[in-house]
Amino acid sequence: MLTQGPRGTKDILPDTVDRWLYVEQKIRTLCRSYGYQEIRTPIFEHTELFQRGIGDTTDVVEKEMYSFTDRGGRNITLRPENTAAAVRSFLEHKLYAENALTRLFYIGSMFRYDRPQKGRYREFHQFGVEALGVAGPAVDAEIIVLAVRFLESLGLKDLTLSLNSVGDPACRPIYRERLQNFFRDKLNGLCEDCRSRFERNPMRILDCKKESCQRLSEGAPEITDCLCEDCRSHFEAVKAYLESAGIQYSLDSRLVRGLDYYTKTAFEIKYPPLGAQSAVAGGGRYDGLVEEIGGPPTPAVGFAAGLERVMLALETQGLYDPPPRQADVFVIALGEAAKIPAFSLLVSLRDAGFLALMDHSGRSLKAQMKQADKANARFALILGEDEVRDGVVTRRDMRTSEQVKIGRQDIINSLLCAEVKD
RNA sequence: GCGGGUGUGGUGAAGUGGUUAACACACUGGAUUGUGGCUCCAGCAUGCGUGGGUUCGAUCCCCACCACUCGCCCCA
Repeated sequence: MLTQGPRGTKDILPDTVDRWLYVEQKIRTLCRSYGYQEIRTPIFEHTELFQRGIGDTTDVVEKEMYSFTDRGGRNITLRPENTAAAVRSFLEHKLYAENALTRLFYIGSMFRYDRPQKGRYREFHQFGVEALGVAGPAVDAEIIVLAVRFLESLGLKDLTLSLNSVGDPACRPIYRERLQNFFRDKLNGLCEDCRSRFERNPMRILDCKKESCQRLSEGAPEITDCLCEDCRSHFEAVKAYLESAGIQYSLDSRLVRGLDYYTKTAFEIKYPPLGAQSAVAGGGRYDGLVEEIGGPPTPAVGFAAGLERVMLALETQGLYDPPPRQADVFVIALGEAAKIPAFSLLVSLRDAGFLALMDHSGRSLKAQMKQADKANARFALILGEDEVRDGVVTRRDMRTSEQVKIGRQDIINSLLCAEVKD
């Protein structure tokens, strides 16, 4: 128990960190060119924020949150997603006062109590983007292009972008009612889940995987046929913008977002080779959320990408090979008398910016040479009794096996001349 | 939350109700004095996810738990 991390958590070990850094680097440079600025919000928030923001009846809020009461009696929840928190921060610090359009992005851990499986962990990482303050369809398109470019920039191919509009408070209730009317006399044929969805969120019946439900939902009214004029023209414009950017998409009138705050545009990007957890990024417009949380009416769009899934995709596609570990120099000390001079040499090498290693375990020369070899060192610097006595260091070129003795003062210069460093 | 599969050393794995749990890689040491990468030799699980039970005896049979995994669900 003590030597095992909690279920659904994952250590990112040194040999994998490179890949994370690589992806994070891509994110930061991409966001920079789109004018999105990084924001870092707390890992926990008041539980009420998520209840209000995400929606009381969503699975996330109902059964997946890590919630607890702190010592001061506050209801606290580890963030299950970051949109609500970003909006909270946006409001708390009145960022809306600075620009008409606020562009934010974040990278961080999220927490959901869910059954772990490939690509789904209890602590997972998301990269997300939020654009707050502008209602126009160009912002939707900007966000979608950013999401697509992010995945493309990593070399992922065969991504699918699904697009839909889920309406707004003007037209969604009407659609909802039409859907309920459609399903009302079919209720008995629906699965148990769908029967409860009928009341709570009938749109979810449409993407039920059960064949019987699928068959019953044939011929159901489509949301895109029921959009109000505002939503319809918005949707058309988003499509036009995407086409102008050369972004391929497919319309999916059954695409429903799980969180209550979505309005109008909804989209999802899948990477099919991942199997069951193939949704890599998803998002959409959430014009009602800011007000819901207590701010001024503020339209907004955003998306989030699951980084573990991105990592899986990179891994299975062999898209990122970490650079091999390569030391510049490996310092070898032989005998007691050499230890101190060798250590001080090591320090000055590092101070000079070399990647310098040393085996501190006091093993045989042969063993230390093996270490140097394994570390891919360009040079081995050997300090034994003779060298200490003569004030020199033996410099061995690990590629050519050439050896020269060099005065201790001249070592760094000799290495600089040899252009060891990158 | 529901259903299926799996669990042997650092890794990949063979194996059997009964004496010393294969093999490979990795790791450590050595092959004459202070020199790597090849080769050769040796060492390396008192232990077969954890805890119970059955049995004269269990890594191998049963139960529970834990973890991983594949689906469902949910989502990123």
